Amino acid sequence: MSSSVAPIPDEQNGATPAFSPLYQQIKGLILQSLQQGQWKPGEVIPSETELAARFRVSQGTVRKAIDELAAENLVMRRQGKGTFVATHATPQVQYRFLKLLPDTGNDRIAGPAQRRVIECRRVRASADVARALALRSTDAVVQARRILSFAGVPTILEDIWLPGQAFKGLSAEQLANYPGPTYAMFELDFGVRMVRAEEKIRAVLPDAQQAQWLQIGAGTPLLSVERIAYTYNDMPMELRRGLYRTENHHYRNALN
Amino acid sequence: MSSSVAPIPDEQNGATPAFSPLYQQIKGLILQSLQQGQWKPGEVIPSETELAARFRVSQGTVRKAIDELAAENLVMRRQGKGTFVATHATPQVQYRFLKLLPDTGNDRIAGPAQRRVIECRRVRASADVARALALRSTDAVVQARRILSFAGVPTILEDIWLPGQAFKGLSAEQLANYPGPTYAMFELDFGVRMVRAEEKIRAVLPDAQQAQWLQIGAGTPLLSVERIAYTYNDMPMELRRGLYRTENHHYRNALN
DNA sequence: GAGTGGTCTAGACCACGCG
DNA sequence: GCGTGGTCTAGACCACTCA
Repeated sequence: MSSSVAPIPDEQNGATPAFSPLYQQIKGLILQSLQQGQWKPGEVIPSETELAARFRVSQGTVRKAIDELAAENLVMRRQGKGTFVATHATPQVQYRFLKLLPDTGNDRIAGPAQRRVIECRRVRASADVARALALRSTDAVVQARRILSFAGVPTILEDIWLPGQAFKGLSAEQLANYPGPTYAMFELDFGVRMVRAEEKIRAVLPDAQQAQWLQIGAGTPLLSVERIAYTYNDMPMELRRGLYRTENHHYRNALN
Repeated sequence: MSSSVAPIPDEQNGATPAFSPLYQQIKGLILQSLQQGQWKPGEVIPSETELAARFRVSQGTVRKAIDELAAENLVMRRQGKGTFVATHATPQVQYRFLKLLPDTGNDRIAGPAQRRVIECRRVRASADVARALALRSTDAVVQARRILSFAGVPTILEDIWLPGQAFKGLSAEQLANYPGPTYAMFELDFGVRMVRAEEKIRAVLPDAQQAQWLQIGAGTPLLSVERIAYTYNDMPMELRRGLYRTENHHYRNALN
């Protein structure tokens, strides 16, 4: 079928313009719908046959597009039911960005912790925060600081910066008491879905205040984890600086 | 086609035995050939059509099998040339298990470091080493310790344990002077290909000796990185304990 | 131009979930 | 029993590599 999916002519192009396979174009279109919130996190997207008809391509082509989206965790397939927009609320992938695990315990997550929010306010972005979030230095950001405790032991101290624009009205209450992953709360209350993240990890010593918050000695080494989380389109939407106690936990990473 | 790929009957099975799709079986067969070293790292494997004929399935089915192997980095496809057994010697994926990067510098690797081997000898496996490598406590292991320096600065101190059986004759000289990734040397000289790895990361303080080797003060926090590397079949083949200086480097991790 | 992987199609049938 | 994703096939054509 010589189809015609809007943007790229795809055939008879004078200048060999990089050549984008059909399924990539379809993927782009689906991605667009996801970005625009046409289908919300947790909802089904149209079936493969439906999409194939809509885009006037074969089901196999749509399939390959969705395969890639699934591989990137943007979408989840469930046989017999349909394909769903991925969400951090899904039990199986809750806290998938949290790599800190207890040393003991077969596996599975440090999970829902006790959260104590120390502060949460609107401020102007400092230079480095602005750079990380691709904002101007004068833009407003929400800055929060909280402590996560596991089994009563304060284990993570983290500072969070979010673009003020998208997170108007975020409260300490939400950060502390939302039942479930914070990223799920972001999806539900602000329509912001974190899609991937990058972390830079270092070993550091706490300053006096940090040591107090984490109830440790000044000489206790900590993991410093700086995370930038991205929404669709590689847009940075969160900067997070965490200090992790690792006497009884470790950061687990799988290399493939 | 009602094909017959050796092991699983695949059809008319009385007891609904988990059901393994054809392409998974094909994948298993290819995997077996890889394990047995029928095709060596860096070599081409037979073409898709050739494999399809050999296994009496369609090319699409072979394709899907190889797709998965490629996704797991066991194999590398190159259009127009063929499909190649992955190797740590490939420039683009060299040092892909080394996640420590310099803070400055656009990206790219800490790369080929200066390596100084402090020791390399055969010993009996201690209890924890034996457990990590799935050996008996009495089995021989090769134990090595070395320092990696970047731009003259000693940055990584690492202890390595390898099953004595598979690594008979490994010398300090090889560990120090092999031009290229150590894992490439393992492939070439011992026929052992590391396929994936898991790391547990903590923040620690060095003891006196470690501080001396890394030329740092006793209070300098370090990243402790414990890695278990696996060959085919999830067989653990290396235990590595690294201490990373992170004043000017960081451990980078991508979360998807 | 021959050979390899990459894309695309159309159609058949299977496994799963649910009413 | 129907609709969904999952598997499998066969065949056509495209893009890349190399002799």
